[in-house]
Amino acid sequence: MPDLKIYNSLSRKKEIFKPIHPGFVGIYVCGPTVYGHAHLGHAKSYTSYDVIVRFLRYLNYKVRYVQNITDVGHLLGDANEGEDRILKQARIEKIEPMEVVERYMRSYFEDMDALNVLRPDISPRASAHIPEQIELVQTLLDKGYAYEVNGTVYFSVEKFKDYGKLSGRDVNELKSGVRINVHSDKRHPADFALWKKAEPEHLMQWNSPWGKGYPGWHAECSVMSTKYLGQPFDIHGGGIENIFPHHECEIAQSEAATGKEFAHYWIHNNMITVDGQKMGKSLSNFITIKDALKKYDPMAIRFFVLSSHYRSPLDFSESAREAGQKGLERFIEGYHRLRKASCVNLKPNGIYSQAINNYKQRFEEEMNDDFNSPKAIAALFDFLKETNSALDKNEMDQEMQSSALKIIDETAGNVLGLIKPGTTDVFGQADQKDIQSMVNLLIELRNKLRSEKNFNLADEIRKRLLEIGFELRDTASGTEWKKN
RNA sequence: GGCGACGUACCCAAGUGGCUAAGGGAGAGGUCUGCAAAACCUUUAUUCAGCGGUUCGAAUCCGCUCGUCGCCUCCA
Repeated sequence: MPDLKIYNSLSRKKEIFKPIHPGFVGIYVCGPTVYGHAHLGHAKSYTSYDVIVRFLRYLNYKVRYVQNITDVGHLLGDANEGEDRILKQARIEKIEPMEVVERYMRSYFEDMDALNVLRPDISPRASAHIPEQIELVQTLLDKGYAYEVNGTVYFSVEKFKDYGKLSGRDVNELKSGVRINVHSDKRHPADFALWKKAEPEHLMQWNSPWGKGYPGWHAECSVMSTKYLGQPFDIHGGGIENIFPHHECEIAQSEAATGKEFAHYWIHNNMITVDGQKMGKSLSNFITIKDALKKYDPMAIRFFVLSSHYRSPLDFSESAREAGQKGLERFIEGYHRLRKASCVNLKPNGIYSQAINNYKQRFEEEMNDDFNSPKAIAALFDFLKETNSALDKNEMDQEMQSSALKIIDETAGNVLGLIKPGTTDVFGQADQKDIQSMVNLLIELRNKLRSEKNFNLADEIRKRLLEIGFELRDTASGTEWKKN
């Protein structure tokens, strides 16, 4: 099998992946701040990393996947005067901050489960790692990379020579950046808070050597990644919009504190736009996953996301989404056809055996090339065509059938996650509403027969329905039914 | 203003130096079929925003122009 290549944001090119410990991969991905329901952007991001982790496992790596839950420290608006977003939500909902966190964390996992996104191995919470964060801040102070002003500790970007290496920014140029407000306490405008002094009314605060306060924006990721994965670790992932300042600051803190490299490979996924506009929490154009799931099949959302590359932006529009839905249905239909086919009385053809191998090889090549899911899906569809064709011509024997099923389960199922475990046949699914309309339809047809005096068939319908548990009663006001 | 990405058929979307420019959706024609559906076959970009340049050879590299978007403030 060819080598796995990953586009590394640090070097800005594809690199051959070499794990630090052969056979093992440690991956950390920036998780959500849980103060609201997850939206389609989260769906793209975490579906992408889900497939990355699934593929690493397909390659037989033993993967430890850590994704944090941010439940403290992120501020709205200006870094120094902004309000903690979780506190703000707590005030709006009139509940405890930790209730906000619980509520939306559960909501997040619920949505991810629906999208068939596997849970991370560890979901550490920022608020549960305050001592470690304090320790990091203290180390940086001791080593001279940080300074304290009135209960708040800042990281000095000028002390860390590599600051800007990920985002391609220059510390001196940042100084004159028009949108950075110079705050009087900071020695350099790009300096960022490691620890923030809390006002007495601030609901989330902890004791520290610098008084009561709470950790800065970036500390949690530095601390929790290295706590569970060591330093350096293999892969750090996150949204492209976090390259600066978040990831830049993570690198600065961690590398300054230990003198060691932080993470080998940086993976950044691109964003979802809605009708060409970025979908953001601060903009009010975002579509929550819960809303989307009311209208769309979760697997179709997943398929839609995977039909573009993780590093490409993806525009969500009704027509694009619908095309994805149709494409997924085509795949699922073909998959079930293969599963149900009875491959007997046949004239097997070796060409199809070859097609199975070709597909497996192509799938692996495409995924090895920086997790190219669109190309992997293209290979899947080509294979599907060959499968349908072989079934049409009755050229598939049971051995081919079972190996074809196995490879589809491993690739489209286990890696792309397009076959939800326990998926029932597409032709057998119905919910309560569907059953109701179906019984009503039978009643309507039966009444038509009655009006045509075709009582034999009308009675048979009533009898057969009763046998499967639906009792009909003809009343003056029409036919009623109940489920026995 | 600084940094960066992108512009490929009717729509979505791969391809980033060289075999016929993937795949999905939509459209058209056909096979099959009582009728549908599904499936299969054929078909829809001599051309990759535009203009120059490098090269034996470019959608792919370089320059400029136009357009779209992201980051520089929390954001997946």
